[in-house]
Amino acid sequence: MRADARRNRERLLAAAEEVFAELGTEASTEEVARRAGVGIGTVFRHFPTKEQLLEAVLVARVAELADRAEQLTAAADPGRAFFALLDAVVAQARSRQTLSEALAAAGVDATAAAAPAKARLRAAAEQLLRAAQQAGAVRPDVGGDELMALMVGIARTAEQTAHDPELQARVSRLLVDGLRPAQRGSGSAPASPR
Amino acid sequence: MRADARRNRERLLAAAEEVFAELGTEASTEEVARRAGVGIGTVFRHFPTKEQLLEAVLVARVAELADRAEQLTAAADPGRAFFALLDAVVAQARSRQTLSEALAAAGVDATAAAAPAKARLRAAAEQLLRAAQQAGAVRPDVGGDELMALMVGIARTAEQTAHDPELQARVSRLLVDGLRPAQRGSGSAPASPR
Amino acid sequence: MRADARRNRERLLAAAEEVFAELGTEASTEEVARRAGVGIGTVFRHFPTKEQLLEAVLVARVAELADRAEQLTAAADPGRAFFALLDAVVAQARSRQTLSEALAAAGVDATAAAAPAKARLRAAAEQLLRAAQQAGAVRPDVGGDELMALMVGIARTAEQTAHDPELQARVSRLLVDGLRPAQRGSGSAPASPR
Amino acid sequence: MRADARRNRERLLAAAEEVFAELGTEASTEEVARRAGVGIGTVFRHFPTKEQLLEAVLVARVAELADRAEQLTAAADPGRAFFALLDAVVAQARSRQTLSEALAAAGVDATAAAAPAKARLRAAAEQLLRAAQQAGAVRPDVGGDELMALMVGIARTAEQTAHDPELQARVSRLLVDGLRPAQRGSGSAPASPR
DNA sequence: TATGAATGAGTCTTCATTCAT
DNA sequence: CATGAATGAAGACTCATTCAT
Repeated sequence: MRADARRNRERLLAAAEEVFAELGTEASTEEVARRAGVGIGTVFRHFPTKEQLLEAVLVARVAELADRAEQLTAAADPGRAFFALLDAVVAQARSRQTLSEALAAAGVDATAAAAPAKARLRAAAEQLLRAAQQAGAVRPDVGGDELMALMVGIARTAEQTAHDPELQARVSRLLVDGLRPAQRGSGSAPASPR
Repeated sequence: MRADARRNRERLLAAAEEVFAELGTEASTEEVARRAGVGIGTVFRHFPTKEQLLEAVLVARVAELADRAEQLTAAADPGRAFFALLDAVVAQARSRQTLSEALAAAGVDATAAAAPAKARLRAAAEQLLRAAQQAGAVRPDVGGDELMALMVGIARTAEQTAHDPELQARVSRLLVDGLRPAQRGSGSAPASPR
Repeated sequence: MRADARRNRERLLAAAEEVFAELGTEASTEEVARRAGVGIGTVFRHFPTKEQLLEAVLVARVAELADRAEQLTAAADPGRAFFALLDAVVAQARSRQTLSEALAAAGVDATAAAAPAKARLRAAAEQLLRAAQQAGAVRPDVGGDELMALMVGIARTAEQTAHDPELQARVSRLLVDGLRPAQRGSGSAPASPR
Repeated sequence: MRADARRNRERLLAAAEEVFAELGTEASTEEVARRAGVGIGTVFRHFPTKEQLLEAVLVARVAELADRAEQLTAAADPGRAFFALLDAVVAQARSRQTLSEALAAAGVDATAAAAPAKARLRAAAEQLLRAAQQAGAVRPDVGGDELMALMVGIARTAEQTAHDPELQARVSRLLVDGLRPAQRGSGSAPASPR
């Protein structure tokens, strides 16, 4: 029976993510139940409050990103690794509109539920940041707080431009370029060698 | 009585802005009425739909920014003028959380009502951008589309960090620095001389 | 100034009739004002209550019919005159959907305002009825009460079939035929020589 | 739980019929809920729209009449059977003021929901009509369209005179007498031997 | 444990009526 | 007298949450 329950939980989470991404946070709980193929009662058994359901979705988002960050921690090129994390942020935002809300929750809100995932993400991200800075790939005057806030900004902006991938890429590059050291050689060429 | 009506309209707009900033877009029309000190019927006389009320608020926001941009158009130093516009975006976002929604509406939505204000903002912003680029203060590979999207991103991020002005300033600088030309002399110093 | 006021009253009455016929009794007073080209306040100055406005419209309807009935009183052929009144009922119902409500009000309700018009209509109609009965054109076992109720029924039914004039004519004839004497000669032909 | 739901649906339908008959079609949904002893939400769960609730009531009315008509189809005396149907119309109208609106809906509107009941009523009524005509009890120059329209007229008129059963009976007889053949024997006696 | 019917507070919106100009 | 802005009660409808089955 536990297996059944767990499967329902997964289905609900997936459905909720889909629904909230599609219809926004104001979508009804009933719609989530329908999409998950369960009764309304089941939703409330698993997530006693709509808020808790939303929270669970957002936590899942952040956790994915934390996974990715921890994974990148083992990469060879620190600069590449760091910017790959930012790419992941953009990529997630592209597909799911709930990401920025998730990140916002992780960065600002002190929701108990989000805390662990947030902590993991922050730890790994800071590690990537420091390594990249030591390698000279990122400005030295950037700290963890800025990084977290920046990730939110990047995600929000990426969502905003989700309709035009070309534009999205250009804008994301601009935002990210602010992190690079002022000076990367010579020329007057723009600063995105990637 | 026209005077009375106009005053009420102003009051309503102000109250609506305040309420939506404070409680989000989902705040009730009744709350707006209460805050404005008028009956519910008065709100609907002036703005026949909640959507139209919201629209009016957002348009006002964008219009303010457009005013500022047009004003900056006459400034002496093109680089300074351009970045001053971005400062204005941050400043607005600091005080009112509805700005980014307003900008999003202006940049993406094709709301008829927002169109004129949006057009003004874009025209002035592009003029500032081009001048700044010619003066070598901004990367040449940035266009109007990116600029509009970026303004949304800056506003969103600024809102996110509204609780910590220090952090907000640092993050905003990072975002903005992505717009500067890669190269401004020598040193390895970070790129925000301001 | 009195002339002005009277003209406004006429315009309002005309507009109200039009509006109520078109949109039903639930149409808003504001719509009536708009159609009459006056302010809302003016409507309420002339008719302190929506109910009174409606009443006035209905009374006007009944009064017209009473006029017609009184006029027919002077006709040569009593049978013809009587059935001409019923024709007038159908004709009115054809053009204005408010008639049956008006007649209903006149027949059943004891609205003070409707009383005089109702009384006139009834007096004239009964006179026509008695004359027609004496001429052998109408069943003798029909009284004023039945006649008034029947007029309502005819009007209601006529409204119901307003979309199909052909059908309306046939049904009206059926209803009216019930009033003719059972037997007027021989044949098995139906009883509508008209 | 299905049992519970069904019982509530019945209660709602009954309450709605009562309420609409008493207070008219403009009665509030809330009143229906109160009368049925359920919460407002329950009304809207069963009938997602006020219109649908009304429709359901009207359909039920027409269906009852259709039942009666079909039942009469098996009667021995065709004339008696036919006029018994008209009696049923009057009887229903006596107790419930919503009947005529129901019949109107069935006769004129093309509401999808009412269609089946309407079709049944019309089929049975026409069968009764034809049989009565063949038996010489009803004028031959009457068709289904007139019959349906006439039923509406009868119902409307019956409602109008609901306050005075005596008068109602007399008026109904008049209306119905229009359907009898012109010639039913001899005398100058009025034509309602029943 | 899953289900979905029931609940009712809360939302937007309409409209008759009042009243300051 | 006319105007039309203001008012607020009332109505249809939604939705998170509870609970009987």
